[in-house]
Amino acid sequence: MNTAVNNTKNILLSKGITPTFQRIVIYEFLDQNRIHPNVDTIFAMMTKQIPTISRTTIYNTLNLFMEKNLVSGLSLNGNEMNFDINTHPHHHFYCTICKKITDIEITCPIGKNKLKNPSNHLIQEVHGYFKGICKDCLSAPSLDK
Amino acid sequence: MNTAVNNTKNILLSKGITPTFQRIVIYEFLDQNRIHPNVDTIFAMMTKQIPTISRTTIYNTLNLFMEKNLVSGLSLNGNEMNFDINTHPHHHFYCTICKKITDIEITCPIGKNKLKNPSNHLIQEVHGYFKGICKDCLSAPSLDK
DNA sequence: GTTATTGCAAAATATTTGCATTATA
DNA sequence: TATAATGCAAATATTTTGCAATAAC
Repeated sequence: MNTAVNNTKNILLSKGITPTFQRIVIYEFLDQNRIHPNVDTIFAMMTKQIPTISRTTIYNTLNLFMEKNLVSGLSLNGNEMNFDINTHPHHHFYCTICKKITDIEITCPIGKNKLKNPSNHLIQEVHGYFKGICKDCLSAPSLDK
Repeated sequence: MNTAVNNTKNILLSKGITPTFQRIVIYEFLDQNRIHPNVDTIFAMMTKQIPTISRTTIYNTLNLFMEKNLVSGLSLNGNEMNFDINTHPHHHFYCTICKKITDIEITCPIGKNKLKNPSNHLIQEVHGYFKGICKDCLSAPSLDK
């Protein structure tokens, strides 16, 4: 008996999601690889484990996970969604050179304190992200900055 | 002599942009309508003034304006870019009901104070936005929330 | 008059939809 | 076995590209 899979099954069931094989594998990939992958990356990785999986199932699953607040969607570069398993509140950093998305821990969290909301809008989600050049790309000697 | 157009010409020239008729009209639309429009909205409005304008020119112009830091691109819903004339730093609110994007003035600006950057990344852009239901949609009596 | 810009058509990329097959409970 | 999920193919949406016609200086 696989404990990790059973744990995932319980998480999905607790959210009212039928724990199909595909959904379990996608969930575990997101949980164990915190790289904010896009659909293409998820599809490529899933194909290794489930050769017959389709992009439609990836999209179906991610949209379902978003509805059920299991994952959140990041829209950072205007042309694709990136996916993140919801845990504690944090922001993101997008490197314009290597395109990697990394987590930024929040010291002064947007929306968490001292943020006046003079607009009377109902705020349901708070998103903060930065763009720039990550430290790895900064230290790469061959790069023009 | 049109003073507003001459002013726009000077702004474009100061950024090293050849002030063509199309670019001037697009710039003035963005400047006078702070509604964070997408390409479709800009195209529809431009067509009224320049019936022969093409989507390609809209894209060319917006990409050029972004390169020259005249406008910034917002990626809020994962399926399109919205455009904003760069002025003072501010955040955005995206209403999931009416899809309007409004400005949020910054009290505790993300990236402006007390934000520790333990990552040593070079931060070039700071983006903060909220999602929820705007006050107009909240007060609309016929709506399920 | 030379170079840069525009605009059409086609391509590329990302996501959704219709529907028949298959899996789940 | 009834219902829900999967996966293929086609459709839709957004943005980019190649290139000939046109405009800017």
